[in-house]
Amino acid sequence: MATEDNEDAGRRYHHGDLPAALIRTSFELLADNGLADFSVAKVARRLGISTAAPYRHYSDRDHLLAAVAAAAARQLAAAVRAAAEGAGPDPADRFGAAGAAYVRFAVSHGAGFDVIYAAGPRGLGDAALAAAGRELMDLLTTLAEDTGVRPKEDALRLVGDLVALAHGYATLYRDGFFPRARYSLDDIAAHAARAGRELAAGR
Amino acid sequence: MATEDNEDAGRRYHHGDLPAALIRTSFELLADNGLADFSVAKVARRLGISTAAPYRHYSDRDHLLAAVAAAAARQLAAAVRAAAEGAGPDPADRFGAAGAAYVRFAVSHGAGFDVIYAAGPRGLGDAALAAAGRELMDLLTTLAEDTGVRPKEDALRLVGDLVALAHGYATLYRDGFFPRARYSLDDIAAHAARAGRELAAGR
DNA sequence: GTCTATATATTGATAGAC
DNA sequence: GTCTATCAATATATAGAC
Repeated sequence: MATEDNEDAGRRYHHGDLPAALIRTSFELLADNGLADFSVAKVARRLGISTAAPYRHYSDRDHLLAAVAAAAARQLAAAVRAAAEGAGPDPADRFGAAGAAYVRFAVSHGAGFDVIYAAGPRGLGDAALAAAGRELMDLLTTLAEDTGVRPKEDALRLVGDLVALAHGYATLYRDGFFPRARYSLDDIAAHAARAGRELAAGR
Repeated sequence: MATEDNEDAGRRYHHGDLPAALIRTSFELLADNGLADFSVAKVARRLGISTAAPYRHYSDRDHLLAAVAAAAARQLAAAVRAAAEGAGPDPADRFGAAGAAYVRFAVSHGAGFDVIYAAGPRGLGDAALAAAGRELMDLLTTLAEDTGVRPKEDALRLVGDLVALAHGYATLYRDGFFPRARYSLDDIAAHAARAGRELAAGR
């Protein structure tokens, strides 16, 4: 008889792995309402646990967000890598595809560089978060260098351009600046891909 | 003997034009802390008035923000227009300068499209705000068309690219993604100008 | 038109029972 | 490890005195 056998209808007591569940549910909350609306209390309510329970596993809000941010950075890097690999052999196409992948991820998960580099969590000096962020930036830098841009300083500028472009498209889309009635997520991802490709090709 | 003759040391009672002072002080608060940290109570405290006073002039938080957003849109349009005019005869240079002006304004005032097109205030259907936002977009569209991009649909795509790029640079800079130690506001404004110029020239 | 005082909600976080 | 109960902040907004 497992611990899950209780027929209490929505009132669960046991969660097997609450730390992991907190990360998952935090992601859901970010996807629905964005970082501005994030709160530990909401996460707890969504999980059906008390508002005190999360603090047994994450000492405060920023530590929870740091764990969420590190997971987001890893997933985002994987999505960018997969998009670049699936975009064919042209380095500019691959670079543009990376931008589109960022837009898709940031819009659908509500978590982009604003979450990954948020001031509060970053101030904690979490090593896992720092490493995940660095890995993501290294990946983008490699994709920029593959387009043939030299010297390294110019490649970094190109990365900055792509990040700004994709982040801008993603946040403005989430905020409703690009009307949902006229633009689908596919549309703005395609915009970001095209513009990123042009930036890479225009050097 | 003017009403200002009272020596109550910081305890003022009279403000001549409180509605205007509320807008001014809201701007200061946005510049310091950004939209996420904005509150009617903080504005009131900064002005040295009670937290109830603002509600005599703006029925709620969103109506105050709508007035602030309309003023921001007008000032931003003026800044963009001035930057474009001061950028010389080349339409691509002028277009890039418009992006740089957006970055400077959004960073130093904490108010860009996120404030101007924020969901709450926009839901009010304020005519002045809608007109100010439209004027700003028309200005950017004209600058895009001046670069020779056709048809109109392509010009609108170019505007979307510039807005996303500039907004991304501005918000990421404010959020600390581009380290202040290595990038000045002038640096990222220059980045936005160059990238905007490249986007315009690359068509 | 501005103030004081208040009602109500939400949050982050803690103490102590179980 | 989770809960109940609670505190201190802070916010939006309103009522009524002046």
